[in-house]
Amino acid sequence: MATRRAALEPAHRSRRAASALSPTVVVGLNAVIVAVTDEVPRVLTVSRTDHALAGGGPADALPFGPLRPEQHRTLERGLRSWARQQTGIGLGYVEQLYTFGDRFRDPRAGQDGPWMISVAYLALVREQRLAGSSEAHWRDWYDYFPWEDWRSGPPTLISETIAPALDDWLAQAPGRPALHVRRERRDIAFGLHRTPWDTERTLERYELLYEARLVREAASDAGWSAPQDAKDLGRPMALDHRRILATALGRLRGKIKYRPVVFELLPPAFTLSRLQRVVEALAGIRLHKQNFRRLVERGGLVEGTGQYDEETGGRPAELFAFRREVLRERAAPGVRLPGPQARA
Amino acid sequence: MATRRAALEPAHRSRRAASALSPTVVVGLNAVIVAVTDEVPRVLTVSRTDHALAGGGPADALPFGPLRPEQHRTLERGLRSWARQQTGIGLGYVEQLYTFGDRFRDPRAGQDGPWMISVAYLALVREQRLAGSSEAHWRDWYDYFPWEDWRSGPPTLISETIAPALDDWLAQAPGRPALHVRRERRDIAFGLHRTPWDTERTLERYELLYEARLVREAASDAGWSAPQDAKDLGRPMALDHRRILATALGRLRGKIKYRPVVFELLPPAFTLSRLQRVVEALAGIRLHKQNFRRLVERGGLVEGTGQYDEETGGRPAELFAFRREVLRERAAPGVRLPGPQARA
DNA sequence: TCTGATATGCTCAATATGAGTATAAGGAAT
DNA sequence: ATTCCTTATACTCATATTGAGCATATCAGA
Repeated sequence: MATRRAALEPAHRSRRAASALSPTVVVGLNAVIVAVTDEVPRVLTVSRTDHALAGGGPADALPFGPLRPEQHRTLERGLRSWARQQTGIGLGYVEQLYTFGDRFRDPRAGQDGPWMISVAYLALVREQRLAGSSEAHWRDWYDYFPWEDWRSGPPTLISETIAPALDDWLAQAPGRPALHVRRERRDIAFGLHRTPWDTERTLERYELLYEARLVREAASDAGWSAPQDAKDLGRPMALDHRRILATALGRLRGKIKYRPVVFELLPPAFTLSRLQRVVEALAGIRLHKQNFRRLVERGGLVEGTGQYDEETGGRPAELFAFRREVLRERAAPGVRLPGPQARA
Repeated sequence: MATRRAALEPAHRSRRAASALSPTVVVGLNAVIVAVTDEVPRVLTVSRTDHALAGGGPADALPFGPLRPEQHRTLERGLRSWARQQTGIGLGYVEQLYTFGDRFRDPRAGQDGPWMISVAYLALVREQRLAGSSEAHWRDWYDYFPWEDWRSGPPTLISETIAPALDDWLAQAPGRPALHVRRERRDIAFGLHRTPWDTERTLERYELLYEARLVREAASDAGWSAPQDAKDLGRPMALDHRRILATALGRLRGKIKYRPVVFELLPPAFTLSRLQRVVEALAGIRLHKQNFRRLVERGGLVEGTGQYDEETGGRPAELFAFRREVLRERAAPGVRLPGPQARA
């Protein structure tokens, strides 16, 4: 499902075969640390010099740490440990995302260096309290995926830039059946031609753009510099980190629907509007307010605290809290999205 | 979420610290290969001598292969390659499951051997055509998890054995708050005390039983031999393979609801009854027949072929086929389960 | 032709959903 | 104080989706 299809020819046939049980493999851990402030979902990045990236300059990277089995009993503990050291943030909710090992090798190690595998984790933290050391930054998630934000309607980026560029990519299909496959992939991924927009297909979309060479990493990986007129959508990242990020976004968008994970991003008490804005920020769409309230309240997911927020600028809003008992009552308690609000 | 909580004390502080980028880590691939024949979901296992397992005899294991980055460009390709060699089966649908690295080390390597990480995959194959070499067997999934099969009502195993045993485990909680946590975990996992049975919480259930030392692996891992009267639920497996299997079952049960993966387990044309029986076998519950038909047919997931199956023993059933166009039409096309049939 | 299977159709009440309209309760401007 | 924004919260109502059955069709075999 989530496999990489683009062509890449790493040439290291020359390496001597490693023993069956001990190939030269290095394992690292990556963390996608997410918070939502105001209306924007943010991800924690660090600066990293990426030799592979065209230009060779520093690029955004996900926090990365080595696996130290002799120090940490579990992968997750290792992750929490260096995440705290590197960023000063204590992680709350953590879940394993995906293990990437398909394409990328550590450029520092050169062509014959060890093969690189990274186990990526998704972490949700409450608000932003960036204390840590170095060059860690919170960045708007949609800087990397501008086509994913539909909160103010279908992005013109898609209709004006992506769709035409994908038409070119279609035209280059090497045959009739390939053309058909490409067309279907494009339509389903980007919601073209009567296909609905599926918020969770973030990885498919990124991979499609990669394959069509519309993101910078595609050029970098293939080792050629992009032509002058090359499209360069969204902010690039080091190595395959944007792919990891796309995976995280899709996973999170899916998960909020059937597990009460949004509350990991909110303080213990919150207004329903705030809850809705956080959900909207993650899902990248606007929701019908009254129905959202009905779904979440009558679904037993939250309960009023009797306290009120006076800062609304309008009628004061009641503060609500996550209702833990829902875990017993419903099988898949999450914020099911009511139909999106009519588009602006 | 899916982290291991049971206590285990591997003692290898004595090992010299590995370099930051190259800890002594060995990476392997595991495959959970699933097929459904008749009414039973099956998983492919091989025999393996497990020194850790009490008794030291051969135990069921999941097919395992080393990672050979110098031979296979992607993890998934490596998996497909050795799976074909080891079992004679060409895998169709493959998806990455989870990366396990928390607890288990290769017993063959002894206490100071390399740390072991395995990337587990879930593969779905059509029917069973076991040609391969050696000691590969198809086994009923529910041999390993007898408490997961609710197709003929709530298993007496739960009410008569598991629930009382978990009561004992509750009683051993080291304090009031711990007691409360344990009680909630038990109720939610096993659907006790007005909590509904959630078919997808397979991993939670297995981990709970492990923690309460009701499965053999718990004793083996801790290095003590179980007392005479110890509970020993379900068929054990080597190392942590049953945990991997529990993960796979939960994932698959969830996935059929929003992605059309069941069809990977069926021939191109099938009767609706057969489709239903496959879904029921996976989900472990019975479904309301007429409503199932309505959901699947009017949901555009399948379409009649005009051909009929005469082998029914009653009125001939029309043969249906998966309707590919549904991928365009609906965002999350899967077999949504209609309410379970009233319990027998 | 009767019985027992299975498949397939149809009904109907109970809920849930999509899309509003209406009212409440604050602050700021006049 | 009155008017006008603004946001929150309450209610309505047509339509769609479910849960649960009953009814009918079409086969094999007694």
